[in-house]
Amino acid sequence: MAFSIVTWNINSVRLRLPIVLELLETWQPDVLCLQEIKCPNDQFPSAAFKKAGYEHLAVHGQKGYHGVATISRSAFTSEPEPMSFCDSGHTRHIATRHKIPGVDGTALLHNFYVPAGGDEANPDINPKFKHKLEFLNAMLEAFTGNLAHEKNIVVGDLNIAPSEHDVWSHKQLLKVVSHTPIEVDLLNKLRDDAAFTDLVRQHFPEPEKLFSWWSYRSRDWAVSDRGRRLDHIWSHADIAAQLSGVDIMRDARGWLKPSDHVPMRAVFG
DNA sequence: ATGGTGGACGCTCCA
Repeated sequence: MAFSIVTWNINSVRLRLPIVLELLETWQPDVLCLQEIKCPNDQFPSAAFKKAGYEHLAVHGQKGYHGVATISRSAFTSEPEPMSFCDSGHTRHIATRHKIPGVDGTALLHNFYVPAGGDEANPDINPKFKHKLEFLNAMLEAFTGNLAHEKNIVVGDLNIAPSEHDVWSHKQLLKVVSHTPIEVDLLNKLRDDAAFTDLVRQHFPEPEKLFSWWSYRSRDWAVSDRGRRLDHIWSHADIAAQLSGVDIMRDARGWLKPSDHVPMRAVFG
């Protein structure tokens, strides 16, 4: 009895509702985690998701920017949990609790939209990059502190491509925010200190190139293939032991009116 | 070295 979780930065859930419903039809995941829904809670298209069989919704949105939502076919095993990660009022996180077949107890599923960080990789002159580092440090503190006893799953747009095999050109992106050593080191420290397994790399080991995002600002994304792996699925070891598959839906980048990110799923059991 | 595109919002910000 498999259980699957999908994560997708949708870049406006209202504009792209048709392709989200298409994805649900194709993959029929148990849980879908969306980032950049770009709408307040009361404008989230809840009715369409309920009609599609996803009756349990945890929406944390705001007007115009950011926003995350986790939707599920089965009930959460407790109320969705709001937490603050130094996000200065931004809606960048929601946690929901789930029973996963084969895993003792419950899993706490964290849906994240980490700040992109602006253009300049210097926290002294760029407040957006400073915010990104503070957000990651708050995640480090939480997952090595009060959340350390939980069976955590972290999914979402972490806005960092950590490995040289997670970008089209390591050398050309070393000074580009998303792949600079300061943020990569911090993300790797978070993963290691909090004992997370990178499930996507567990399934597709290095040195295979993996991308989940391609910029809108290129003539032909598929030909130039200048992608980055900005989206991630991590978990506690007990949950990683149940992983049976990972898929990255690269084709979705070529759909009509696509998001610049593609959906990614982990299957357990 | 530069600028390229896209979404929300409302005379501009963010990615």
